[in-house]
Amino acid sequence: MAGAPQGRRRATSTDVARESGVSRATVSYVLNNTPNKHISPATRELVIRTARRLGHVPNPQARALKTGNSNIVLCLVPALTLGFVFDHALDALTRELAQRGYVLLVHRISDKLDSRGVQDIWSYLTPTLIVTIGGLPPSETAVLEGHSPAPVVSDYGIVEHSRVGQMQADYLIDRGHRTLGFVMPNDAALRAYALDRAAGVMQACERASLSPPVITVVEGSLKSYSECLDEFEATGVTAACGHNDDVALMLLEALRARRQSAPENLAVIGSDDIPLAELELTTIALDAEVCAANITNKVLTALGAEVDPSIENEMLSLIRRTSA
Amino acid sequence: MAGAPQGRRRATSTDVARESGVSRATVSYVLNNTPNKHISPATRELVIRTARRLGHVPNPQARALKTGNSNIVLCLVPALTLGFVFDHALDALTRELAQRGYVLLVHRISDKLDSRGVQDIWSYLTPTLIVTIGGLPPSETAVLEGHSPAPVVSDYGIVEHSRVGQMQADYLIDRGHRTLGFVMPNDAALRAYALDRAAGVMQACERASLSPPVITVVEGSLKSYSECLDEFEATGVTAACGHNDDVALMLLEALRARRQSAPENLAVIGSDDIPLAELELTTIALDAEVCAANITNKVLTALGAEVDPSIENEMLSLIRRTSA
DNA sequence: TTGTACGCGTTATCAG
DNA sequence: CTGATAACGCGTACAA
Repeated sequence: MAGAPQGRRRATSTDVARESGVSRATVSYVLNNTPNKHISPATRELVIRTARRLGHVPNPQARALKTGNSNIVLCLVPALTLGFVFDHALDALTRELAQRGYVLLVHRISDKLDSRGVQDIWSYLTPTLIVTIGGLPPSETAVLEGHSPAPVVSDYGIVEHSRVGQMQADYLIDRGHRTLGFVMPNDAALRAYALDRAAGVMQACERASLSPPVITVVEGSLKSYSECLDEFEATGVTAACGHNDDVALMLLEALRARRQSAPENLAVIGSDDIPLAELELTTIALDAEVCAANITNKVLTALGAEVDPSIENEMLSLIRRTSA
Repeated sequence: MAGAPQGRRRATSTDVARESGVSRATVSYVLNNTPNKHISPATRELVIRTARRLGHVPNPQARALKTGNSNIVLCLVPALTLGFVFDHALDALTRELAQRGYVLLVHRISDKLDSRGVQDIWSYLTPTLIVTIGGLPPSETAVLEGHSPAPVVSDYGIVEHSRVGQMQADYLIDRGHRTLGFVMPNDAALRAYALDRAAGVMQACERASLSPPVITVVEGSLKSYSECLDEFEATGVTAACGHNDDVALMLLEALRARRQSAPENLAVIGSDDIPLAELELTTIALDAEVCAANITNKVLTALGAEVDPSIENEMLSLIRRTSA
């Protein structure tokens, strides 16, 4: 039963000053440990005690107004749920930033007309840094690049999505397949990545002098996947790359539904190595730790913070199971 | 190639005033359409044009400092990924709030020691309202209830988790099962819900005069699920409730791995009705729309906004498929 | 250690 | 009726 504790008035630095019998300046110096300002241990102690007693927390907007820095890192995403790899990365980012005095706030931004778009954010918030994850709609990105009041960092390039597609395709080609398919989910939040991965598959096919892959878009329903299988059958596709493991698993389910199986009727390969993939899905594992470290480093660097340079940079690896 | 547009100086209302040859007050009156302040159409037009020309966006912290309202709704979550039902709810919330002049910001809060806890937020942000989703760690909740500077709304009670458990169990009992199991993931972010659902299963068993369910905690690996199956076998469990569909599906995989199947060797029921469940998993569907509408209404009410009263309140339904 | 100006937008009061 | 002056909210930092 979460009660409804109404907004109690916050104790201001003026309150602390009055209660301690000192000036506001002194309070500020003490609480910020301002260097070159020698305050007597006695008053220092007194101020700290009263501040604690009153539960004083400096008003963030007053501070930001004066210093010009909100210590807020705003993360813009196309969907709140981007899969466990990014989830992990955002966790790490939240922690690392907290250790350095920043707070990570996530805001969902969409193409929908009823959301007023990126620029609107600036009338609510003045972030120190903006980081975009998952790729924004092109229109929003343009606005961001042109008019952002804060530096912008994106996850673009951290995961080489096209190489994911290449690895998937290379493996399948290596196993003797000559006509590949690529299945991408009809999800706006994943479109940017999906296109990169599809491009990777295409390149691999080209390099192997094969005809381009059959690319299909599926909805979340089994029916949609079944139609996808129909198309693959009609076009002679013998091996399919799923944009991610979820897609690949649904494909396996659809196969099973028509009493077929992988890899006999269709070889299937996914990407991400989610837990459900463990049993049979061949996939390209994405090392969540490494991915997280890379994003974190990029953000910290942009903030001018010290960074741990020992980053592993290989985060992709093939995991062979039975589905392909 | 997201460039790194460095923070350009924002045009202030003073800039607009100077450029227009009027006072800051006038600028404010015009831009806010302040009632009872009659400004000549000429200057009004002039001010608006210069503001637009300079790209003026009022400094949010200055405004918040003065008005005491940031128009920020802060959503505290135990994990960024809470499943597609909550994801949908947060989407809806983001939209509805945007329409009413608020912005929804999500912040992850954890039990980990290296995050400094909820109270820390208040030194970065002064939200108008705080909404907690997914259940916070008890320690954090206590702090929140005791010292929150803003009203707090939680999703507690929106989804009757214990009833989910009850519905799962009732169905299985109705199908003749006498010894039930409950499988919960070892995920801090889901613990609160999982315990509620387990309690529901327990109650159902009690009402049917059955012995209490065997409750197991699993990790993400197939091995862990396999151990869970061992325990069920040892204790005579014939039907298992998964905390959610992911868990239930992993259980099905684990069964399959030992060449067994549901419901013959073990009846399995899940909850949420995610896409992958469509093929065979019997489950308790959670209506995402209804769930979203309920949360949204609760938040809007707390903000004193008008609310659409026509809310469906039944959001749970049994979906029978082959696994149980 | 303290007085005080400043950052920026809002708003009550006041003059033309 | 139109618009300006000035104080305020709160923390920071320079001059004294």
